[in-house]
Amino acid sequence: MNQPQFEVIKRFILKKIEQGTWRPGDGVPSENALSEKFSVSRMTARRALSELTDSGVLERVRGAGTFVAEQLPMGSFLEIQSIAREITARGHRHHAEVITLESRKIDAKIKNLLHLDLLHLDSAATCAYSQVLHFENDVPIQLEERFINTRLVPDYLKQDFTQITPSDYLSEVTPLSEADHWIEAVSCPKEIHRLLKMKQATPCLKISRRTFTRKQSTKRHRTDVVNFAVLYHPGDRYRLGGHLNY
Amino acid sequence: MNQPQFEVIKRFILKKIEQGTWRPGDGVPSENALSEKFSVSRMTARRALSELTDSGVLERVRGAGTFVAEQLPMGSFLEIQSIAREITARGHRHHAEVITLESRKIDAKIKNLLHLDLLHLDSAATCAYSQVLHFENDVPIQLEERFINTRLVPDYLKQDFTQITPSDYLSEVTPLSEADHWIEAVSCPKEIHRLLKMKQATPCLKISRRTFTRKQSTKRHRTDVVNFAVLYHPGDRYRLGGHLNY
DNA sequence: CATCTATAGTTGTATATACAACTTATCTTT
DNA sequence: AAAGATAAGTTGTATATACAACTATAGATG
Repeated sequence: MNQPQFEVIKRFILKKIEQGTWRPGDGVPSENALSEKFSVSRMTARRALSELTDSGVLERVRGAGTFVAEQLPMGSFLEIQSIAREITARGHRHHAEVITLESRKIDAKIKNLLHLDLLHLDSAATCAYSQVLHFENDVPIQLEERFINTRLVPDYLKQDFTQITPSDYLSEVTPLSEADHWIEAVSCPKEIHRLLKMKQATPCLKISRRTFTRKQSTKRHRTDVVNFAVLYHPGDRYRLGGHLNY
Repeated sequence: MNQPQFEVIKRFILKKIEQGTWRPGDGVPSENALSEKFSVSRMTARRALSELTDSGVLERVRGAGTFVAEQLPMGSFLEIQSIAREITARGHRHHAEVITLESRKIDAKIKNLLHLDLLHLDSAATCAYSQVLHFENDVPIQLEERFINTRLVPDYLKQDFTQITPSDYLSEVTPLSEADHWIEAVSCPKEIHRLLKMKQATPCLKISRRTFTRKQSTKRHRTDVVNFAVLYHPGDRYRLGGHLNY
């Protein structure tokens, strides 16, 4: 019986919703009503309502009241994390090989993705480029291709990516960031087929991701692209998994 | 200048972390220290620290202090949502065709995925089965295959899924749930190729998802599987996109 | 009838206080 | 030196209070 009071109130509310007694759009008791019902202070009742609001179960309108959220999301979240962490979390062995690590001229497409066309019009624009192959128990599982904004990460080409993954290095150098990614099924180029030791015509799971720095300014939400990554996985050896509790 | 005090403190802390002044693992000022520095009550300073903890930026240890979180996640989240919502959000037209809607015997594989082998040993086990084809501007974009636990959703077969999507119907019937999903790149069966009007040998993005009800019990986390869904998308016409701010 | 006005109710922010639970370092005792 | 007790500091929970900001309703006014 050593549960905090606000947890008791949260469970009470969740139960009503799960039972269908309170349906989406319905109003739930106000802070004052709950504080009286449970004989707690208003701040304690408030905490229960606030936490359920943060987790998306309730919605609050100042002056009006608190309501059961409309779309208890059928859509769900999938976490995309570092391949090294993913492999070691499965209890397997991870190692990486560096295929390419060089400075490169960038074409129009990459230029656009890195947002370099907007501000910095240096005609001889280059970026750092890396190709790293990741193994799970000596089986190739991911080919990682990255285009890095060298203005923001000048020392990228000096790293040894058999010791630290590019992902981990970047998260060290640029602590807080924002991301943007998309997933496709493609039949990938022959070179990648070869590196991943894939059978001919096997589909390929392709994850593309851009990472931004977050420079907070008072007015606008200005961001700079740090890197653009493309991850290729053999369709018969890899799947992207996730789990979430609402 | 009408920002709440706790927001000012949050920005102050985030700035220190973004500048690298406070690095992962470092301690940040205590509630008392902050309340003195900003001339606010301890509860107000506490709110700033608590909200940053909730969002994963800080970690708190009772009795010890508050620290900058270790892994500011390089892994990120991808939202998977209803195809209908996704299409209308793009400003396009969505409609659906029901290919199959029937009761089916279930084989061992599905039985296992629906957790029906554990408790309910009725030998003639059946489930509801549906195949619905979704169109974006009259182009087929997703084939949705579902296996439904009829014990939990008895009226599934009576619905008209050209009017309401199975996803929306299920979220109405089972308000709060838990999900579990994985994504693969496959070359899919001929029948699905045909329905999606795909060119031969085009890769296919396959999303599998199980949805559970959450029956809260005091001791164990008991769940029942409501449905198992498999979503097929033509690799050259569909990509799964997401965005998240940390 | 339409419009404006007051009012009660609700959420948002903030303070001051109290005690409980836990950690860490210091001091005391053995 | 090792073990145990003490104290100071920190986070967690909870109360009581106050005022601000906003909503919706009922009532008064034109």
